[in-house]
Formats: sequence, structure tokens, C-alpha cells
Amino acid sequence: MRKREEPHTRCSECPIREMALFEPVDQEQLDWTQRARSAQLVIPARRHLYREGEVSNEAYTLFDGWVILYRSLPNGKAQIMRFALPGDFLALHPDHDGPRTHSAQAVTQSTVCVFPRGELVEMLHTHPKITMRLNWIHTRDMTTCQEHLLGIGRKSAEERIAFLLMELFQRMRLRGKADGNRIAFPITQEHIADAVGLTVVHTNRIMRQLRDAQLIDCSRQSLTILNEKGLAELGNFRLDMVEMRHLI
Amino acid sequence: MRKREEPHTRCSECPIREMALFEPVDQEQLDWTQRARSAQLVIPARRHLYREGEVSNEAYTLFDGWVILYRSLPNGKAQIMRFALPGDFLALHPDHDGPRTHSAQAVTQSTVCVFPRGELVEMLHTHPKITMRLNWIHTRDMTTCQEHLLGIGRKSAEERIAFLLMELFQRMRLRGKADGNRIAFPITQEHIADAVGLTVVHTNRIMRQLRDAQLIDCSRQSLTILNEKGLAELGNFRLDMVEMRHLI
DNA sequence: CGGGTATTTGACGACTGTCAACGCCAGTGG
DNA sequence: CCACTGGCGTTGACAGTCGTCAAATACCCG
Repeated sequence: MRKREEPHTRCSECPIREMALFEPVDQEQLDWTQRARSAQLVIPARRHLYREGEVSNEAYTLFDGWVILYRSLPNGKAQIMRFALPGDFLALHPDHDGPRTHSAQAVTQSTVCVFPRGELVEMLHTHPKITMRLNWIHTRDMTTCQEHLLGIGRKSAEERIAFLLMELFQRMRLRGKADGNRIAFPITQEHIADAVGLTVVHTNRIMRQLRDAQLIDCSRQSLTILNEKGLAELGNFRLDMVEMRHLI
Repeated sequence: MRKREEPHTRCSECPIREMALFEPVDQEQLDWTQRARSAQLVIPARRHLYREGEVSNEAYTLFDGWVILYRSLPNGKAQIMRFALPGDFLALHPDHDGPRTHSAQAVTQSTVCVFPRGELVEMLHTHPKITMRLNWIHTRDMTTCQEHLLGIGRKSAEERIAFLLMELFQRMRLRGKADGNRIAFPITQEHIADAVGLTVVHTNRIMRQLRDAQLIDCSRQSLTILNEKGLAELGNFRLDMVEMRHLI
């Protein structure tokens, strides 16, 4: 899994964009956030942002692109923990200075904003609202991880994939990055397989089933949900809880 | 899964024991912690502490007993997210006032300390060290959950069960609750199956293999690790990382 | 001792993995 | 322009892990 890579580009003086992720927060916090930012990084596709075992004190906000967070076993098998989408935080562990417990690799070219960990700690002491926000994010991430666990442990291949596709679609939609029922879809079937705990071959067969059942259309780097209700039911995806779950 | 239950007993004036969980913290924080505690609860075996979907503002510290945290699917299948052991926190989400995302059920009779959520929030604002501690706990829980995910997604039945048994043994040992290479082991094979994402029948077969291979001896509510190194290797359990991972 | 729960086993089937090959497509270089 | 190449998607045949069904045995507690 995962092949060639190229070096990043660091550009400390990139224009600063809006931090949708810290919403809702007040202006004071937004200002703080922008001051704490030290640099933006542009990462080419396939490049690792960091790897399991490395020691680093940087946390990130993903501005643009898709990044996978994964862990791997000595035998080479890998499990994707999460697909990070624009607006997501990476390595947000203000008090953890041990080695990274997972790897982060860009799927597409990606732009991240770098936060020195020390400033995050500083923030916890001086900005209680951001502290609450961080806790909220941790709580949501934990819930999402547990939902993922439930899926891999107790759902069939079909259900897991249907759920994942719905999840990615809804998350993109909440970010305003859906074009009707279609989203850009830069990941490969191997990524999907690594996320749901199946092999590429079997993943391919299930994808075909979903296509044959007129639930999705997945080709040319884009995913179209042809039957949202059907796909949601198949994957046990609670459409009524989208807002609260993936609220940015 | 999960059968008969009995009501809890609330005893607000139980003697207060030491809060090992908040270590290392200074005395001021320990005092605060003890003041914030509102009551202790004794929960009979099989009783639920709370259920998925319920709304509540209580968080807990488990003093004694084993509690399972799980989620279930409409079809009745359940996935255990975590075995809570003495000293663990439950429902530690200071900023989350929505419905619970998982259920908590006592395996053995258990004693918990109850914290009103409002006091937790208060604490975040006034005790930065405890805030850091909470973040540390979240980080550790997240890492553990991801490790669990990796196991269920990418390990064989044998590896998953070996890993789980090692994990439970080491966690008990760190709590000083191991008698040499033996621990009290109140869970059933159904619990193990629900934790590793297998059926009871298949779990039983794997347990037999482990026994036949002289790796463990599991009977009469106790688990003995006969070959620690062998079991760890089989489950890809990093013996050298026990301390940092499950540090209380 | 009796009833309910937990553990075990066997037989069988299905879901998922493995191995291997082929097609498709885009980028590359002659 | 076209062959060439590597990455990805797709299929078929087959094996094996794991699930299902069913039943017997063992265990615990009143």
C-alpha cells in the first residue's frame, strides 16, 4: 500500500483563510487562532504528513484536500481510522508529546495549517471557550471512531461500505462541497477496503452490487448518490442525525 | 444478549476512597474532586448504568467491578467498545449534553462515583491541570479505540482474542489486581465475542486453541497467562508499551 | 436436586480472502 | 501519433475463515 512520495512545500506567508473549524467561536478566539498559526504547508498527493512512531509537536488544520489517518500492522496490513476532509483537525492532542500513534498521508494535494503544540497548551490555559471546543471535538471524534468500530465488528461488507459512502457524502455536503447528490471522490477502492476492513477485490464486488442496485454511481473521481434513502437504510446510517454528528 | 437486571442502590454518604485516577495531581485538585463528588452508586451485576439514547448529565468513576461499554445495531448485534475496569472513567464528556451514544452495563456488582456534568464544566474553567488531565485521558482512550479498530479490521480471530486477553491482563496488573500471572476474569465468552467482533461459537473454538497451545488457562472466573511472551506475540501486543498505554 | 446460563462440539454453508489474469486509462517518451 | 508503462478497476476460480443451527455437557445458585 501507498507508493511514491514527494517533499512538502512550506510557505509561511500564505494568505490566511477563514477558520470555519473554530466556529462557533467569538472574534477574540478567532484572532488568537490566527496568531498561533505558524505556517501553511502544501503537501503533494501520496506524501506523508507524519508517520506512526515519529515524535513531533505539531498539530494541523486541514484546509484543502483529503488526508487518510491510518495504522498498520507488522505484516503490512493497514487500517484507515479516518478520512480527514477540509476543515478537520489532525493530531489534536495538546498534552501528548510521545510518538505519533498513527500515520497521516495526503490522498490529493493538500494544504494544512500548522500549530505548534506548545501554543495549543497555552491556549487551553487562557481561552476556556476553545478548551470546551476542543473537548467537543474529541467527544465527536470518539463517537465517530466507536461507530466505525461497531460497523467493522458487526456489519456485513455491504452495510459497511454503504455506511462509509454515506458518511463521506454527508460530510462533504455539510462543508458545501457537494454538487447536488454528487461529490468529488479522490480515493481508490483500496482506500475504501482499508477503511472498512475488507480486501480490495471484495470491496470491488460490493461496489459493483451497489452500482447494479442503482444506489450509487462511482467513477472518474466522483461519487453520485442515486438513492440516498436506500443507501442510508442499507448501511444503517441515521440520516436524521447527520447535523449533530458531523457538525463542523 | 444481556438479560435480567435489578435496580441500583444510591448511598450518598459512603466513605470516600482515594481517587487514584486523578493522579498525578496536586492536593488542591484532589480536594476539589472529592467535593464535586455527589454520590456513590452500587450497581448489581447485569444492571445498566445508562443506555444508548438516554439523556443525562452524569459522569462516573468506576471504583470497583467490571463494566462494559457497548453499542448495538437494530438487528440486535452488539459491539463492546471497552471494558471499564476499576479506576476508569465513564461518560467523561464535559461538554456533551445530547443523548448517550453507547450503553454501560455492569458485568459484576460495581461501585461508581457520580459527577454531575455541570461540575465538570466548572472544573475545566478553574482547574487547568485537571483540564490537561482530561485531555490526556481522551487522547489515551482515542488511541486505545483506534488500536481496537485496527485489530477488528485487520487481525485474525486468534490475534484479536490474544490481544484482548493480554490487554485485560496488563490493565489489571497495572492496577495491582493481578495475582502473579492470574487475574479475576468475570466476563463470559459472549462478552469476548462482542468485543472482538466474532460469534460466541467461534470465540469458543479459538479459546480452546489458545488453551491447547498452553498459552492461557481460562476457567472458574479467572484467567491465567501461561506464556506471556507467546500470547503477546500472537496478538501483536507490544509488551514494551504497556506502561505508557494503560497508565492510570 | 432442578432450572437457567455458559461452554463445547459437530455438521454445514456462506461470506470473504487469495491468486491470477485481463482491461482500461492517463501519462510518458520515442 | 503510437507504443509503453504503471496504477487502478474488474472478473473468475477456488480456498478458508468464520457464521449458523442444533444439541449435548458442564456449571452455578436457589
